[in-house]
Amino acid sequence: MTPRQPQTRDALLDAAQELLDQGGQSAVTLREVGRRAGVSHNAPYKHFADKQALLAAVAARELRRDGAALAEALEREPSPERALAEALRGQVRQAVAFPERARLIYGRWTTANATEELIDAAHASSELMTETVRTAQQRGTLPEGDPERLAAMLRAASRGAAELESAGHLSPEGKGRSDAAGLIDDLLGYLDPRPRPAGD
Amino acid sequence: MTPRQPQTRDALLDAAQELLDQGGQSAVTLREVGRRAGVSHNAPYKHFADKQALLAAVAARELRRDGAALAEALEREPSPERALAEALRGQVRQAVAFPERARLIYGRWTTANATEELIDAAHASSELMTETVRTAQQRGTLPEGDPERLAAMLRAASRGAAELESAGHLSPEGKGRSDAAGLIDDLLGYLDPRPRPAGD
DNA sequence: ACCTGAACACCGTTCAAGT
DNA sequence: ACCTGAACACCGTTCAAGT
Repeated sequence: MTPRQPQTRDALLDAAQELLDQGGQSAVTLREVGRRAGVSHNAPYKHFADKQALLAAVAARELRRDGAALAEALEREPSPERALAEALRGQVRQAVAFPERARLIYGRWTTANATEELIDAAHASSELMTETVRTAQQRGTLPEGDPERLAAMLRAASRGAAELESAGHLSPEGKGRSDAAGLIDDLLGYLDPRPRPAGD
Repeated sequence: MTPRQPQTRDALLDAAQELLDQGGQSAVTLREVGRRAGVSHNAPYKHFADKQALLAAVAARELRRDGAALAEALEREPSPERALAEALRGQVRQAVAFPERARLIYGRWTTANATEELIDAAHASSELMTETVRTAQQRGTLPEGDPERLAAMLRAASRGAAELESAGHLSPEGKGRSDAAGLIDDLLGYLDPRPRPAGD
């Protein structure tokens, strides 16, 4: 596990992510992963305990990406509520663009695939989000209440909206034309006690 | 397909649902389904086009169950907002109790498994929900805005919350002790312009 | 109209063996 | 320390055949 020369390991990860994006978890076969990385169907076992561990590594990569996006938004945007909105919108956009990666991140982690790097990445991302919510509450742009719960609610809504859209359950034809990012904007609008500024 | 003697068909559906609940979609093997229904590993193909179609039939059953639950809540509860809260709470509870059924319902429907019965069940359930939201808006217990979008947002939040909880991503230990049903209660509380009645 | 049994091309995983 | 090839027990699906 975790060999010193990470060339093969990275190639395996890239191949796995590509297959995941194209056809979901069932399309990630260790045989095809090996084939694309230019090794035998069996080489992945020298870098990952099993298929679950390989997928967990892909998930951890993606989670760190999400966390970094929020951190970046916080530096770029002057107000925490705008940074939060920006980050949530970005998360939803990313989840709709790569739905299988999102399912991996938010799916069940068995003891088998809950590696330390995955748990750490999830914890860091969740902490930063809660902290941002707390700051926005202090500024009066989010309603009062436990910031951890409010952050969890926002994560749940974002995750659900992205999943509904990418599964095609958001009726794009009706007059209530809705996309996932729009639903999150609606939600933030309902939550902000102040009138929303026009134009975005 | 859809034979006149539904004994085997029902037995196959029951077996598939049981396997789904126990181990997810990958645990639903046609061979084991046949074994439990007392037929050959091949008999399912006389009742369903393929594995996807079998799972779609399980999903349709569950969707009709959800729709019926909302209809029942509407008859039992005097106010639409209470019926809505009741139905959402029930949906979340059901989704947490049987997470794999929920994933089936809200997952992607390929052209292969999007049978008419599945689409109809989804449409009916969604219509009833939108109608209930509209009524609550007229009574002033939900904020204004397109009822279809608001209904979609509530569905997204419920779905996301249930998924987060059943995947174990709702940190049950911290002080922000949150469960999916609680998050939905929080959300409805934020949305109701009136002060919430104490006690439930 | 429904079911069976053999067969095909795939899997994940294990193991002995190579460098 | 990393990789290969054969092998095992599974899959979904197809097909010819039975009643």
